[in-house]
Amino acid sequence: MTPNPRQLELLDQVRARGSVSLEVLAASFDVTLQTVRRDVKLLSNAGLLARFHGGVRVPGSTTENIAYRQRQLLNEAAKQRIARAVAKAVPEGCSLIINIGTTTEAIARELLRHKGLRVITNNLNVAAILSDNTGCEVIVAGGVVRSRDRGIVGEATVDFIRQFKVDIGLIGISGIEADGSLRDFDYREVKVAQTIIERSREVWLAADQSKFNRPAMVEVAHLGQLRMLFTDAPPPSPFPTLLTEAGVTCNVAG
Amino acid sequence: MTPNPRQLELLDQVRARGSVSLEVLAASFDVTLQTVRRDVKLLSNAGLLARFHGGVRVPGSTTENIAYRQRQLLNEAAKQRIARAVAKAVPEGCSLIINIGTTTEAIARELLRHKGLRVITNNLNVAAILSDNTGCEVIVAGGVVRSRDRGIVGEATVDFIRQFKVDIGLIGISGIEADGSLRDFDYREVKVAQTIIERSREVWLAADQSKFNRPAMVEVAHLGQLRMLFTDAPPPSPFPTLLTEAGVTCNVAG
DNA sequence: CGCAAGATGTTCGTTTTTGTTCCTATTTCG
DNA sequence: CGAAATAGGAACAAAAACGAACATCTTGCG
Repeated sequence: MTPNPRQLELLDQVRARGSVSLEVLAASFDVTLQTVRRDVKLLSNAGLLARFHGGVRVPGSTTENIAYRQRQLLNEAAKQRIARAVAKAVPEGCSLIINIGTTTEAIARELLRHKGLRVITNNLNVAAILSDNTGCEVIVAGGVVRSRDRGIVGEATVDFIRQFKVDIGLIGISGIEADGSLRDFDYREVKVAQTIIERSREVWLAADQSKFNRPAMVEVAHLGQLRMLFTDAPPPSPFPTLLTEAGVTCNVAG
Repeated sequence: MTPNPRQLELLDQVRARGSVSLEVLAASFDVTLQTVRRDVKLLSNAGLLARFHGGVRVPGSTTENIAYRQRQLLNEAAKQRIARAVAKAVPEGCSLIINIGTTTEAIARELLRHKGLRVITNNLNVAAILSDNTGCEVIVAGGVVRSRDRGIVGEATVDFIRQFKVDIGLIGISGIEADGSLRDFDYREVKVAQTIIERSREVWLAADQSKFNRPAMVEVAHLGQLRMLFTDAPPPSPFPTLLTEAGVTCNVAG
């Protein structure tokens, strides 16, 4: 099929808005509904759009989203094993800073039974999860909420965290490179992570195996600044050597 | 099955809140209960939702929170009506402070389609809800999280909010007494509410009818400090007179 | 110019969705 | 347990959307 310019524009509009009614499309191109129907029929037959009564939307959305959620769940098994190991190592009654990341959220869930914790976090999800633990004082850092993952970032967040000094800093990370550098994507998040490291008496990193050798833009810290590393499979070379040299205890959950 | 956008949105709402009453869903889409029932039947047959008498919830996860959530559902229809009226009155692109309360959470949900808002809040739930609106900058106040309702309170919170000055302060309240005083239970929350009022060019109160003549310990403010009052039924005597004297516009949603 | 092909507009009967009404089922209290 | 209140569902009517058939317009070409 060879779509005409109007049909291409139609595709754009649908993709931009997720879903559009035929009426709106007809008005927007100043053609009749029947014409839009014909376009839409072509495009949906070609699998480029999905129809519903009254309009069209981008194809897939229902079943795909579910698949995505389930895929997320699959990987969660490893995260949960790591989280369990971390939670087991966290003593009752200590103070923590927990930063952004799905692994740290899993850790929060595992900490629900701990008593007497004081937790500072820049992760809205972690705060929400741990607020259900009445034996736990949760302090959320102020700042701008990032919609992607409900992390709180920015200058105000850094300032807020600087007020504290805690026993353990629990951080997640986007990638660990072979030179031992810990890296992340978002500059503002990195600033926060560095502040957390600075304000923690010891730093623990939670990272599943996919993080090793995964490149990321901004350097957060170096393996040497860690006290412990929690992961779900033995790290590939050259990490075992690096970890030993840096004096990092590696805890493989499995 | 080919779900239409309303059904997809319905799924989102249920997933966002865990469970929702059919009444609320009907109001939120402005369709009849029968239509919602038909949608819900489809979605639950497809295994995407689970039904219970009066509403729906996400499939799978059982027990626990349900009792609590269902209790929350009771008054929710009125709250949603109020929330809609408030959202309608909030212009796009303005700045807001939103404080603690289930009514303010309902308002946040109704603001999901607004564009260009800047919202500061000391309510973790409001922050989480509005963080889904990519056209909205959400700033969460730092401080101690209260487990009861995920509100953020305390001295740090007050200091944080004091940095800002916004167009509209949206507050909820525990009780309005016959002398025109707005009252609440938690002293620390009152401090925050007062700061919000102080840092807002105008203050709107959202309060369902049960709040009139309901006593509460700590005085937050006085009717005279309000610009608008949103409620779900005409206030009982002597409030109409008080409101007129104070120059407060009363918006009865229904 | 005349004509054919393709695209678009019009009309109208059919299908789908939604609202309404009324009755049945479930829950809640006394 | 039984009655009142609330929720659910079937049946029908109204409204909205669909698509086929045909009319009209545009465009390209001999």
